[in-house]
Amino acid sequence: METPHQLLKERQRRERAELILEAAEAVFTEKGYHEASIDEIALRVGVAKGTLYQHFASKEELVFALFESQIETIQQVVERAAASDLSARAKLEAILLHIYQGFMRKRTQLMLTLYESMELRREVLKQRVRIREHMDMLKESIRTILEEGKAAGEFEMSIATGVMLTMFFSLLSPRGYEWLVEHEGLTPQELVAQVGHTYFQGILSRDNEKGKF
Amino acid sequence: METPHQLLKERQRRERAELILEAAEAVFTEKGYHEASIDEIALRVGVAKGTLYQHFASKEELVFALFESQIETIQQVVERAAASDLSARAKLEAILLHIYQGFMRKRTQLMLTLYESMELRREVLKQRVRIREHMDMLKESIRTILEEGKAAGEFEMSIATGVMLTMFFSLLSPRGYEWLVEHEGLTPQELVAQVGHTYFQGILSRDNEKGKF
Amino acid sequence: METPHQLLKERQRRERAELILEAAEAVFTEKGYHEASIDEIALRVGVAKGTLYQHFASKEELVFALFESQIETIQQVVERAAASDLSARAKLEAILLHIYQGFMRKRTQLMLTLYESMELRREVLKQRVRIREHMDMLKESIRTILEEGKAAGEFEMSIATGVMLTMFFSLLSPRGYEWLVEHEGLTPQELVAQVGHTYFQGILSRDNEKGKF
Amino acid sequence: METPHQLLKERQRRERAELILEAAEAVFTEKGYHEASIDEIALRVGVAKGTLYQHFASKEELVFALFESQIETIQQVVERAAASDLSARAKLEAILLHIYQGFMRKRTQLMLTLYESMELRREVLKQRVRIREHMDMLKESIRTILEEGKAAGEFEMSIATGVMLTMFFSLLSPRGYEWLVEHEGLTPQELVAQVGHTYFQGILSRDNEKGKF
DNA sequence: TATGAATGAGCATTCATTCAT
DNA sequence: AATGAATGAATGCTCATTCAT
Repeated sequence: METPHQLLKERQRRERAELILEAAEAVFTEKGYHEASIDEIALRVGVAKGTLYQHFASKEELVFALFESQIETIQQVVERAAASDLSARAKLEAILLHIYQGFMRKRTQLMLTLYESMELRREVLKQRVRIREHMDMLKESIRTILEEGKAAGEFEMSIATGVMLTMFFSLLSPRGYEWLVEHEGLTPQELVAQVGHTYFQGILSRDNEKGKF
Repeated sequence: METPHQLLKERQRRERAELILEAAEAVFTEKGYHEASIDEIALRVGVAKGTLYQHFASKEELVFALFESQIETIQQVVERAAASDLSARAKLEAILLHIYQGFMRKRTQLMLTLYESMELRREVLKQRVRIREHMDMLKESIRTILEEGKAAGEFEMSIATGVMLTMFFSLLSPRGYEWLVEHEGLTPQELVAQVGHTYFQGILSRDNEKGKF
Repeated sequence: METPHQLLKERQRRERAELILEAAEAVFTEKGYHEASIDEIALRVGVAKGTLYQHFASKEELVFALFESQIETIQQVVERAAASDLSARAKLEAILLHIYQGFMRKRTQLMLTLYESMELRREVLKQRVRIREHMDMLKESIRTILEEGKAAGEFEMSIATGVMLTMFFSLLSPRGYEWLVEHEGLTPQELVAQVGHTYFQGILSRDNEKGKF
Repeated sequence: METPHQLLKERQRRERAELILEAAEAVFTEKGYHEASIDEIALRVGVAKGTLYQHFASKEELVFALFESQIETIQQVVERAAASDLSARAKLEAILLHIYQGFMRKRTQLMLTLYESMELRREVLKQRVRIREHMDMLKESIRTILEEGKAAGEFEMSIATGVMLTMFFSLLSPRGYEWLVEHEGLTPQELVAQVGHTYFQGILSRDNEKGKF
């Protein structure tokens, strides 16, 4: 019946969920998964615990939602890069640059922390189909870029794509890079230049070795 | 007087402690820091909780002991490599190879997980002087290898040693490599060859670029 | 808005807290601080342990609450006596009478027991400002009565007020008096009369009153 | 057979027990009953826990032994006073003086603390026949002094001996007196003089001595 | 007889989740 | 829908006591 009213309700609902996620992200960032408490998250949003539970069925669910939104963001970045007509290397560098910049650096760091904490790992995550699908798609997108690079003679054929992929993901983890940016005064751009140099001068095929870098 | 008797006692004590550490390692590996319970560790060793507490004053202490032993092992590997007369690159590859092999891979993975969990990170770890010292020494050993490599014209001067160091540590974290070994059937040797290639073809100075690989 | 509803909630909350305090008082009386268990207190109130902790943050806090309520009660008695226009002696006797009567006797006994147990004594109590203030005020009120008594020529100047005060407090502790009431069939009134006589005039018979002391 | 050898053994045994009691007393004094640990007591004596348990069957037993020895000491003081040909008042003052002096003050304080702590109270103590007998004898000795004082016209007949007795015991508890000695610089002698005056003659000034009571 | 490692019941406290209002 | 009081399972840790050596 009251479609407009229902729409309003629905929008409010989503906004509420969004607020909760933001607070959750903040608290998880500050405290980590186990030290974070539902009480504090609810307190920060300014709603009662019960309300929070009407949006997210459990503490874990909160993390999953955070994961999903984060992965979606990264995926957009990756897809935009993949769709561009840059070289494979330039695509990957564009992705790196995005991840290393301020806001994303924090969020990526958080995801890693959460991933390590929770029983998320192993069993749990496997059963979250949506998240697995997202992650698989992400992996595939990058794998595709890498293989296109190989096909184009840009990357070294003798290195397994799996190795390239894994190493690229390890570059995405801003674990130590965080520290480099803060303590050695490197800008994200310089960081990407140097990290990228290390990664790409390595995987470039020999034909490209004396290349433009 | 009773030295032989005391020695026996002391040895038994150490063996017991070792058993506890092994069980703790297993449980922490399976469950992570927070989900692991002292009860289960004790159960698995086959001793009462009180006994466990006579060897390790707290759950945290258990982790510290695990850390220390692990770091000491790695440090030995690193020092042996550093003391050899190999090239800087060969030294680092030797280290990588050690870490990627079976047992160490598991343990290294565990350390990372524990490190992420626990309030270990921030304050706590800072006060564990022994562990900090070990970690600092470890870092310095590798930094030295890297700088010797630079001085010898082996590595690219224009990449900050800090970046090289951070990237090398990220190579040590067998996060995804685990998966490569298990699912893509790579041997550790192949893995090191390919990962190493990626890392070193990057940091090799241009003079060495067409090198022997 | 919903003030009446909130008020109801608030009243229920206080009633619950009151019930918990009563149960705690009973259990502490029967078992003493250390032997009393939170489990038993909760069981007796008929609530879950968690509920109890929502009202009192710790076992100690329970004791503090008990202390405070008891001290407040005594303080009211003391202030009422101090404000009267009775003689100093009559004021003190009025206080004694209150303390020796049934309910207060039990409670005072409990407070002493709790005070002796717990690390309450040393450091802990010092930091409970509210309780210290109450205790100091109590002491001052009685000291004032004693000094007014001295000034009015009612009490012996040559006895330090501190000694008088300490002895008066030792009279308040119904340690042995409990027993006298129960086993020798003295009424509180008779007890106060005799204790008061001892305190105020000494146990010397009147014939000896001007005696050799 | 080896009587001299057995005697030696026996003497050593007693000395050992004495050392343990001394350590126990020290630890209980510092920490109170519950905070004191058998481990620490054994550590201080320099024997193993097992040895300690060969002398005293339990922590409680340790307290009972301490109690007994303390009561015996007091009883000797009381009996010596009772046997003297002093006036009843002088006998009681002699007892007070003993208790208030240094060493005894500490020990008496300890006994009170232990008495309050333990489940000693109520049931437990009732079943320790030896201790009860000692305490009853002690009580009787003082009761006898008080009644002799009454019979000799020294003390007021109208005050129940039970009240006198209880008040006298409350004087023995050096609870607050401790504080007076330490913070108001009273010597034990002055303290006894003033407390005794209060007990024996009341705090009424001499002008009021024949007063309205 | 002395030892001290092992024991394990006991306990305070936390916190995600539920549900009556 | 929102609330937040109630819940209670879970867990790290202590310490008096025992007992094999």
